[in-house]
Amino acid sequence: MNIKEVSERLAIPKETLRYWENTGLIPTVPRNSSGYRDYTENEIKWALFIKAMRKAGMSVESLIEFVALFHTRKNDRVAQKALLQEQYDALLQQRNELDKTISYLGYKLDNFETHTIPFLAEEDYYEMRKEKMLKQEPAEK
Amino acid sequence: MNIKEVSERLAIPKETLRYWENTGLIPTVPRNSSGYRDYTENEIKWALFIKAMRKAGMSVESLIEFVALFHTRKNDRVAQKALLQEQYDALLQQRNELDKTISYLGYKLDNFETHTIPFLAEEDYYEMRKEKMLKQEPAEK
DNA sequence: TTAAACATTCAAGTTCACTTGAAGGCAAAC
DNA sequence: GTTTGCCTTCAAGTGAACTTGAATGTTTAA
Repeated sequence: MNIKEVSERLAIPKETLRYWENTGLIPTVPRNSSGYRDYTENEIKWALFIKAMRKAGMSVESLIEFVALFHTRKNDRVAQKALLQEQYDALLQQRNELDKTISYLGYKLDNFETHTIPFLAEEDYYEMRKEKMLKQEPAEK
Repeated sequence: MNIKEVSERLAIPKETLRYWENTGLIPTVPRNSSGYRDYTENEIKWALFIKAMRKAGMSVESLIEFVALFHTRKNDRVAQKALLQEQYDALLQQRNELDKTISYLGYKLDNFETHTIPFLAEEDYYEMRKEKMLKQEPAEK
């Protein structure tokens, strides 16, 4: 599959696909007789994965590290799974942070009428946390 | 309170506090007789709020807009609340996206042993979505 | 009273993650 | 057979969000 098709199917700019390949986020894509990229399922899968992780806020740098390590562990499925688990845990951590902010804003919203300007007090933040005490749901898989 | 204390209490670099003030993320901080910043509760609250929203992924640009609009609505609590609600909804939307990726990776992790390399297939993504069909929880406040 | 440790502004520099431009080769269409 | 549109590499440019540097002023401690 050439770069245009891949770009359209995955909704990733061609330029970004090339950039990701150059920086090691995606394995080197095989070229056809005229030197054009000819994507296989493998590279497409990686592109999809990278897209998802980037959208979730993972930095390019840490993804490069992950991909490199993952490839050096080609014959160690256990190690690979551990690496994947690490990424997963990082996402859960991020959701925890996000949930805290959501609760914070939700609290301010619920009590908006009864509050005086200015609407955001440091005390409110602690007050909110006392009330809902970080209902740390273990984040279903 | 001077900039050093605020910086330490909120864990925000002094330079960033000045930058946020210059770009309109934080109201202009009053100065003492020698021109030094003397923070009041108001600016500290805003800094806390901005910190939380930045951490949640809100862009500086959209926060500048929000802050400006919020201030022009000083006497319209209803409009202010609506603005706040907008920010809240954006956070919920972000959590939805994050949850999708978490489910995606969680699925890959659960089925890791039974999968052949490479581990991420486009089909898997759809398969996963069929299975758990976007359990669109309305995100409790 | 002078050095250290703060503060100020404003401009310039840095980092990240792309994005664009230049120069050129290949391929299908007229 | 040449124009049109796609592809290639590599270097340079961009935008966002800070971060650092330079020049200068003020407060505190020795």
